[in-house]
Amino acid sequence: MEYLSTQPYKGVRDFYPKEMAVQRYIFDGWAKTAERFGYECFGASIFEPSALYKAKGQENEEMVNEQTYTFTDRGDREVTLRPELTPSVARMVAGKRHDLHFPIRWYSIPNLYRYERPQRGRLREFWQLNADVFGDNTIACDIDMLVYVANIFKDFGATLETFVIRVNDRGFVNSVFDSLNLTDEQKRAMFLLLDKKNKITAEAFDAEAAEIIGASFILPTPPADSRLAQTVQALHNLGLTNVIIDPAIVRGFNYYTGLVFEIYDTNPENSRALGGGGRYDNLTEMFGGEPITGIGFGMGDVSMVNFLTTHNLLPEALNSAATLAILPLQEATATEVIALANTFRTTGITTIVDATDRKLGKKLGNAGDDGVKFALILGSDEIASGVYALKHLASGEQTSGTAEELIKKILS
RNA sequence: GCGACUAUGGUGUAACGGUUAACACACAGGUUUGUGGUACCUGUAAUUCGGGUUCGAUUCCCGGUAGCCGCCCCA
Repeated sequence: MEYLSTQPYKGVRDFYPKEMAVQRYIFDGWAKTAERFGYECFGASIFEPSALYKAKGQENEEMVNEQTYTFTDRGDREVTLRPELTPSVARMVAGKRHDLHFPIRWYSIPNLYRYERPQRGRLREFWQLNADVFGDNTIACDIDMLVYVANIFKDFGATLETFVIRVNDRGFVNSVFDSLNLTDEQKRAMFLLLDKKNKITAEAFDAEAAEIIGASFILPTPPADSRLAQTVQALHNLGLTNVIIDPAIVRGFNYYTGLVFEIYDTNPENSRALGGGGRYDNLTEMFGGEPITGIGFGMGDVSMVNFLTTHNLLPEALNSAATLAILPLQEATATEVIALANTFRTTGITTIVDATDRKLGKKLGNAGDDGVKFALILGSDEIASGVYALKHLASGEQTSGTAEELIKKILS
């Protein structure tokens, strides 16, 4: 017969315990910082009606058709595996708008699906930290969001030299375009051009800009009393000197209307943005009702792993190995073995049993290699006397005592 | 969707248009059936798939697939 491949599906990852430990470390870190800043955890299904993503015009429709996993279910419903969380959040907030006390702060760590060509920092299934504040459009809220973002990195041990937060104000850029009397078409082209400004030469930028607006283009610096300048000043006052204004940050042409920002690794090896977000006027527009303002942010797990690895910020001892391995000899009955294991487990000590008939030496070796701290060899002598030998696998030192004495030793 | 590069045991590598595809690590077993991570022995296990050229292809050519990188896009 023809055997199946052990490869995972294109663009997705298997998480063996070793990788899972890394992922959990990152998710735990994300959750801790979010909750310290007052964000509440929420969740939603990966299934959404395709209409949720197509709602806003032609471009979105094309995006859904070309870059999402979309199918028709048995009830003839068109379903899309969520490519982002924001529409789901907006749906949830709009659905409970009269039950919620604004401003609300929510976070989630969803898995998202995009039908794209995999490359560094981008896969077909990935996880993303999402954090939003709804119903608060103050400058303090903007500043707090960026302080929060910076603290996510600081909490992983990153210094301000390792990452930079580039900020801009789409409202400001829009007002500049308005003062030039640009058409919507020209604005869109200019936003696209700004978005790739950092990737092309200044000459190429000038040439393309001139082609779009029919005149040379100079983007003015936001005045000192502008909201953006004040935001950056406040962040500098708060010690976040790695926040800089960058006219090229526009986040595509989407729902953002005010502050927009992206986080970048200062190491050029990771050129893709680590995350980004911005302020929107009315995310719940498509659901009707009063506008709800807010600010949101997202960052992916793939680029986060790259960042932490590049800057050597992943703890070495990230393993989920048990603390104690009980290695019974053949004369020990299953009941005796498991009863003893449970004695240790009830005190919170992670305990495994290796009752296979492989050689004792192998079992000790494997336990040590796997990072298990202690081994207890269980034979008839021990069962009869109630006194056990406990081996510390890293040092090879062996002590003996009753279960109670050994529990104390392990826990100390 | 477009382009570059790559594809040999589980992993990392080697080799050749021609006999049985080599080595290391890992894994399993043994030397040692109650004490490991050293040593020695043994074992499992590979040329991505399809087509072409050829007496003969793992090697050369074309295509698929996959990986990786870049472009597009990145909601």
